Amino acid sequence: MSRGREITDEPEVDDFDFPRVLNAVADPIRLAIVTQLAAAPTDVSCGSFILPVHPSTATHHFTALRQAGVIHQYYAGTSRMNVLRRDDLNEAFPGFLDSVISAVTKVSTSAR
Amino acid sequence: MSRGREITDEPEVDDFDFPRVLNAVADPIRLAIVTQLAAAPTDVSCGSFILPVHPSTATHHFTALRQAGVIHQYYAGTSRMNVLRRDDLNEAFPGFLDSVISAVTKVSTSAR
DNA sequence: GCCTTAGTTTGATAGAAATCAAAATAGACT
DNA sequence: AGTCTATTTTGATTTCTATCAAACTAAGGC
Repeated sequence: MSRGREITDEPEVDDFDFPRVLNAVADPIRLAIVTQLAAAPTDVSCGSFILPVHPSTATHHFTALRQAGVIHQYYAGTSRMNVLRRDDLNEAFPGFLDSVISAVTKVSTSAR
Repeated sequence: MSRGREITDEPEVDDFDFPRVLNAVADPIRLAIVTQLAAAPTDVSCGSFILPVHPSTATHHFTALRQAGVIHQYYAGTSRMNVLRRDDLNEAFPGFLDSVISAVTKVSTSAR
């Protein structure tokens, strides 16, 4: 019966909750996930992220991002792949994601 | 000597830290402060905000926003006035504040 | 000078969130 | 079938954060 590999807790665009999205992105680990995802040319597996936390902790952060609607996840074999929901976020909160990404990116770029 | 009424912990634009700003704005009470401040035609005293928390709790939230660089505060008699640092935020993180304000405002506007 | 108003400071408390470790699950490979 | 790899689940712990209450500070007005 239950295969347990379906992911069904991703909200639809109409149900996006801005405070929740804000909260999801505000955590440094999760912000790193978003940033690395935004910079990647392809979908990224959970294990491919460079994160300073235990895998089980990372899972919680991925869950927070997914349930807020920031990322989409799907299985590919034993790996769980991650995709930024750029279009959906832009539709719900125009300009927000872009400003966040550019704000984070700027730091490492302008050596000041 | 010490008058104790000077506010000296407001960061300069160059010292703005994006994760910190994000974190400051991510709290629902603080987001309400930012929203109400953005909508107000003039500077607003701490006591004029409509917040569901004790004044001493509000003080902590104002402090978090101020130290992150989101608001500027100054004394006017017994009142402490608040100002959104729109220009500074826009200089440091272009588009961020605007997208946040419009994202929050949209909710109450479009009755769906 | 005293009382009022506005807000802050200082504790103390409670609830939420992040963290890790260990065990469990599931597909891929041999 | 058995093993390896990738990730999740569960449980325990700890660290943060928000919160309120009470006492304190300072300016304004009488």
